[in-house]
Amino acid sequence: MKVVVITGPTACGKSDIGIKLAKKFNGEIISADSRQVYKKMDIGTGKVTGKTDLSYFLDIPPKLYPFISEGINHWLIDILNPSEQFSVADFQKYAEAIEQNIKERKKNPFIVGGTGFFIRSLTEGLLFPNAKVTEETKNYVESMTYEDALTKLLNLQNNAEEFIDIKNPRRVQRALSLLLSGMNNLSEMRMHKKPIAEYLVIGITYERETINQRILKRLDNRLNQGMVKEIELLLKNKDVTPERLDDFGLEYRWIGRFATGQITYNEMHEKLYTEICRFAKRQMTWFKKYCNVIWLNDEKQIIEMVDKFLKEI
RNA sequence: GGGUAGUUGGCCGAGUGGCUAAUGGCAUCAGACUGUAAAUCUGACACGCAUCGCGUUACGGUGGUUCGAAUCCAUCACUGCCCA
Repeated sequence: MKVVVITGPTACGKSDIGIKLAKKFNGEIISADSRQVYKKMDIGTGKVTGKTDLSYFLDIPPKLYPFISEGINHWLIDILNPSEQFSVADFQKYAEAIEQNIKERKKNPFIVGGTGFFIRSLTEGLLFPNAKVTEETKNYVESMTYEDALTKLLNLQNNAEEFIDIKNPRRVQRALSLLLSGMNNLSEMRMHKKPIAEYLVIGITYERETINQRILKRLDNRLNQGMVKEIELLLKNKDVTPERLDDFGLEYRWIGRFATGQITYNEMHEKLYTEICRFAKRQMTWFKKYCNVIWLNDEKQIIEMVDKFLKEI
C-alpha cells in the first residue's frame, strides 16, 4: 500500500495542496492534526470549510463520519468534543484503519497535517506500550510532586534517563504510570513494527522570514473572521474549561487568556504571533530529525512526484 | 528656577561596597520528545580565545573615595513627578 503524506510547518498551505492532490488522484484525506479532531474549534485550527456528512460512516471502533470539503472526504476532523482526549495511539489506530478502508474502496489516502508525532507513528510504525494505565494510577501519579515521581521512577528503574527525559515532568509521569501498570522496562517504549504502508512524505515550507510573514497575515485574517468570538463561545457554552483552553496552546491558550481577562488584546496579539512563529520552528526541528521529508513547494513538482510514486509498483 | 525619584545587559526589571558578567521575566537562537505533541521540556544568550577555564570591556558621562564600586561622594547630561 502506498500513502502520500503532506506535511510542513503551520501556515504553509498544506490543506490546499491536500485537496488538490485528492481531487487529481482520486483521493481522500486523513487529517494528521491534533487539534482539528475537535468540533467547534474551526477558525483557530485552520480547519478547511465544510461539514460532517452523517449519511455514512466507517465502522472503525466508534463511528467515524467524513468531513466533506470541496467534495473531498476528510477523516479525523470534528470527531470529538473539545473536552475529550485524543492521543497519538488513537491517531495511529484510526489512521491505519482508515488508510486500509480507503484502499479497499480503490481510492488513495492522503495524510495531511502538521503534527509530526502523529505522522511518525505511521511512517515508523511506532508501537505503543500496551500496558493499560488506569485512571486511578494516572491520577495518583499526577498528584505527586515532580521530585517524588522522579525518585519513585528511579527506584523502579535506575537507568530511566536512558529512555526518557527525566527533566520533563510529563515524561516522568508517563514512564512511572507505565511501570506501575505492568510494564517491566522502559525499553519497551522503543518498539517498532513494520509500517503498514509505504509512505512518501512531502513537506511544504518556506524560509523562516516568509513563514513568519504568512503567520502574521493569517493571524490577522483569523481575528477578522471572528476567532475571538469562537473561543468566547466555547467558554460560554462550557464546551471547555479555561484550563483546557490553556492546554490546547496557541490561539486557544492566548485568546482564552484574553477572554478571561488575564491579558490585554495587544498582549494577546503579540504573544500569539511570537508563539506561532516558535511553534513553526519547533515543527521544523522535528521534521528535520524524524520524518524523512522531501521538501518541495512547487505545486507542479509535487504533483509529478506523487504521480510517479503512485504509479511505481 | 526649586524640590524629588530615577538612568542596569535587545526590552522589562532585581541588586545598594567584595560571594556580581550581574537574580528573574520577556524576546532571540539551538535542541529534546513512543499515549496531553498547537502540549511538555532542555541548553545558550557582553565580547574574544576556548575543555572545565582564561582574558577583555560593562550597570547614563566624567572625576573622586577605597585594597576593592553597578553599589559611596562630586559634577554634568537626560527622564518622570511635585512646587513655582
